[in-house]
Amino acid sequence: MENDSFYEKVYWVVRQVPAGRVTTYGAIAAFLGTKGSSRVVGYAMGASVHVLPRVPAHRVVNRTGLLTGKQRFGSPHLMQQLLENEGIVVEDDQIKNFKEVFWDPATELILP
DNA sequence: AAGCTGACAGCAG
DNA sequence: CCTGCTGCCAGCT
Repeated sequence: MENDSFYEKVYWVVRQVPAGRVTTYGAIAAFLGTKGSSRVVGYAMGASVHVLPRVPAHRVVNRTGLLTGKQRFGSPHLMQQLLENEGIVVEDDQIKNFKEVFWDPATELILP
């Protein structure tokens, strides 16, 4: 993974997020060792639309469980639709049972 | 080569 | 309790 950029690392982690679960920018940043780069994680997600295979960016939200990047999905409600389609309860761009569906890579991710 | 930008997070007022 | 300001790191112009 050393030939991959920081973005690629972020994309890899996001792809490991199972359906019906979500994670946060800070959790990914901390997992990669750079806790302060949570903003970079967000920026990486913004660029994820240009990346193949497609990254399930809708499973990444901020620490409050708010769908901050929904605007980047083309339709303002597409991100919410995708999450609800996976069984996640979303109300007014806010994940309700956020604590239950939260998926922490540092504790639940199993490295190959 | 230098500065600006950004789907955040945390602490202070 | 809610609103605002600062710190942070990698990419891009």
